[in-house]
Amino acid sequence: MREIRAKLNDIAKRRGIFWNSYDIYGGVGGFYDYGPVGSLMKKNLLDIWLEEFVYKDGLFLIDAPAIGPEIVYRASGHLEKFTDYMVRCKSCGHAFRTDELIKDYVEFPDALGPEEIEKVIRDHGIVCPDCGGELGEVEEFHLMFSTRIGLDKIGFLRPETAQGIFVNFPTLYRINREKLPMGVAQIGRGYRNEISPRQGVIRQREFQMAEIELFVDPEDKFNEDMIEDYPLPLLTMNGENIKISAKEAYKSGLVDGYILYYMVKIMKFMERIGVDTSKVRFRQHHREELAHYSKDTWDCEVLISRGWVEVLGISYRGAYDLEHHMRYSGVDMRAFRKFKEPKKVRRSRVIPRMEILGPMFKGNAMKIAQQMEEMEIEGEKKELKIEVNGKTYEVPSEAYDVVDEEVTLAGERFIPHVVEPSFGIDRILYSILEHSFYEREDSGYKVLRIKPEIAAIKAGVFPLMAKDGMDSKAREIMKTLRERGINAYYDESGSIGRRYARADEIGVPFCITIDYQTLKDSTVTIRERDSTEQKRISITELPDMLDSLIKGKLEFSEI
RNA sequence: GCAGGCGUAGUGUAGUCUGGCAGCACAAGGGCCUUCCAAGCCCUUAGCCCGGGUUCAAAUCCCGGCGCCUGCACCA
Repeated sequence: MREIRAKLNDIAKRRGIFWNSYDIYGGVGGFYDYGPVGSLMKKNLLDIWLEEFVYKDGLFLIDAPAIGPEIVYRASGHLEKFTDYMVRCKSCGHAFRTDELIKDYVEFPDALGPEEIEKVIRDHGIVCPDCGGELGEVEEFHLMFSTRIGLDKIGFLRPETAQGIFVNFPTLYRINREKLPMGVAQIGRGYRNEISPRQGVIRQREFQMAEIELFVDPEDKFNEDMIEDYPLPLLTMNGENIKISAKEAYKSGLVDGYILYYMVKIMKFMERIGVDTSKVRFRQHHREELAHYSKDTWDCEVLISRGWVEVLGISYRGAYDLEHHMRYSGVDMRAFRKFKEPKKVRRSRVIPRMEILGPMFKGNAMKIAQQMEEMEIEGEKKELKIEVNGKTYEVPSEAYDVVDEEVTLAGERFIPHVVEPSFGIDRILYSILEHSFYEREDSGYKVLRIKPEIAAIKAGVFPLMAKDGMDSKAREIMKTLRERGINAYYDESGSIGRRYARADEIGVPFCITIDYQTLKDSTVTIRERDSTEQKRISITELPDMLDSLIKGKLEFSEI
């Protein structure tokens, strides 16, 4: 199994798919460059992603910055959850997460700062669980890269692109003319300062993401017709491996409707881009491994040489993110849901008496009054506790009146729920590479059997020999193809077989060869990568035919 | 981050123990030959991970760093 990785890495570096970054300085772990071939493959993959997930479903696409101010990641919960406190044993050197060490002594280990944690360790005489040695100082470890915005503002590099969408919800909701469901996609890089990223392109510190946030009204009934009948390989929370049709999975309530909708789309996407769908499954997260924002998550895993690897996740994030941004920013992140019939409601409304509040709270009076107006008072008037900017103010009962009134409500406000399919593009591309790699049985030559749509270069144009005008004819044909928008290249070096082999290694699906017959009757041979079969066609029909072959509208066997 | 192993042309490796001109194969570039799947012949390019130390002399020994692999821990 490691062999395929070694062979692939060899081709990747030699032929320009990817390699470890900053090579001349010894390389830096967790960072990879895509070369001339790999970049085009990734670009083609992202184009198909856009087509399948954005254009076909009419989603929005946005492009937000990678750097965000501290408050955004405080609100999202990443700052807290992505920071671990660790201690290292002074004698054996093993590292431990402090929350694990102190959880038996403290009720909320996550709530403590480094000094408090150290105190707990000292007070309870906690020692190294492995060797009993003395523990060192508490160290903080951030999984987020931090930087500086301007002179002294702290900024973080996004660990996911999602927050760039959430913070824009009110604007996007308006642009969508206040309708749900609303899907917003974003393609961008995410950054995580992994402690030891040692799985090649599978675990990078800077990686390509493509994410969708689907905002839905949790009270809307899911439209069952959206789910196509498609067999899905599921690995449930209980460890059960089942093959179940999407419709059945919906009826049994095993998986949320929207998540199922995406599962089916993802299976078809995998098929189109050339991931072996017999090596794909959806694995449900256990409750304890759910991310801090998620209620239910299904990972899409692909079987490669390293075992089952998560290439994307579909999370049910509920109202978590919008709720938090609403609380931290004070901006209303809610959507409006109209009642079928307007409702008449009796309610008691608070009317603040500004002449009392004004002198009492000065500049904060307006904000306090605003909050009071949203409160429901039942029974006796009493002192109110109002929180503004993190401070609590006590408002005496004489500072407001309560009026009973009957109002007609057209609808209500609510925080939309979010379903998030989040794609790790690098991992998907790597899966494609592993699944399409093979060695020819007779010769042992290496071939990347990647889909023509994904292939970086679509056609090689070779003169049988670089003489007698075959070379200039070949250059001419290459130029025609390039002008037609087909990425072609010319190669005259070495024997024809060698050139085919070079093309096979980077997955060039079609090779055009110009021979002596071409000079007589203007026909060329076209060779298909996987079968190595050749057919003879006229130069005039070549560009159209190649275009159809690449787009999958024409099979090579049909020529 | 810890422990162990490893790091030599683009790639794969020999040489390291026992310090003394860095070698081989493939790939790549040029030429000859060649009428369709890495053929052959000639030529060429190109390397000791980085830094320090020991030594007359370091790829080789020592120290530090970086990177890769395996395990632990961490992570999805």
